[in-house]
Amino acid sequence: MVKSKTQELDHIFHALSDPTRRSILRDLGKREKTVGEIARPYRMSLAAISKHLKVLELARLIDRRKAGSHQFVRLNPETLKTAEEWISYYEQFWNERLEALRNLLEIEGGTDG
Amino acid sequence: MVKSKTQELDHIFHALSDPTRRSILRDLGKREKTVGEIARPYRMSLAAISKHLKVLELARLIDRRKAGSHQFVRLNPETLKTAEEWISYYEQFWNERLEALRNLLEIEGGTDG
DNA sequence: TTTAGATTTAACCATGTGGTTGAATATATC
DNA sequence: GATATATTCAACCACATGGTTAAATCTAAA
Repeated sequence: MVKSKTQELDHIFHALSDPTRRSILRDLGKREKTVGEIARPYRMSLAAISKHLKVLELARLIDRRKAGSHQFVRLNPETLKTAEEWISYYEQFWNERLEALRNLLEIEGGTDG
Repeated sequence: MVKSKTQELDHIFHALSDPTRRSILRDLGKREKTVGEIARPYRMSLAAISKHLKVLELARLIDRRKAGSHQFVRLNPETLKTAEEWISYYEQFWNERLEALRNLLEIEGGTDG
């Protein structure tokens, strides 16, 4: 079953709302890593990291590649584009409005010392 | 107490992870609105909307302006910049790596039919 | 085929989330 | 002051989240 755009955004933003998960994404920037490697720097259990990876995977922020007994986890930067697009679209939209508002306030408030 | 950058991102992304809250942000793009106005199109209670607004406020995605018995809620687009900056920073970083990876794969896989 | 290593699953726990309803708290108006 | 309107707060509920430990699964290697 294909996720709706809405669900997709739900999952992406939810995945990004946890500092451990953002940290994992940062760690994966350098290169792909195994689950064990990813977990090492953190003080929580491997099972906890495994859960975090599942959340990141549901959001499609990461991909996995099985390699024998272990597996490599790597980023899927395409997905971040989805979030960024949402944000920048609305930001632009809002900034236009905001600018109109600022102009209004300038007229009302004046710049007279 | 001032929020850390990390907590700030936690709150912003968490706020954005709910479809009702994203919808509210969209609605506020047109103009500032009262709580009642915001709530009207939704089928949930006013109290539920009030809670959502609190989440958006904690993330500083909205501001409030008291005006007698009611109050006006408006966007704070500056905050979205924080999220966008995080995303675009890492996206750019990752895309560089990804491009390097793609080049590698091309070399390995070749383009020979 | 046992054994060791890598990872996930299951069961559990405390706390958070998103909703409800009903009472409480302003504030404007009569 | 009494009353209607706008909004929040409190208590509650079902379910999700983020963590734990222990058992299960899969693979590699002895």
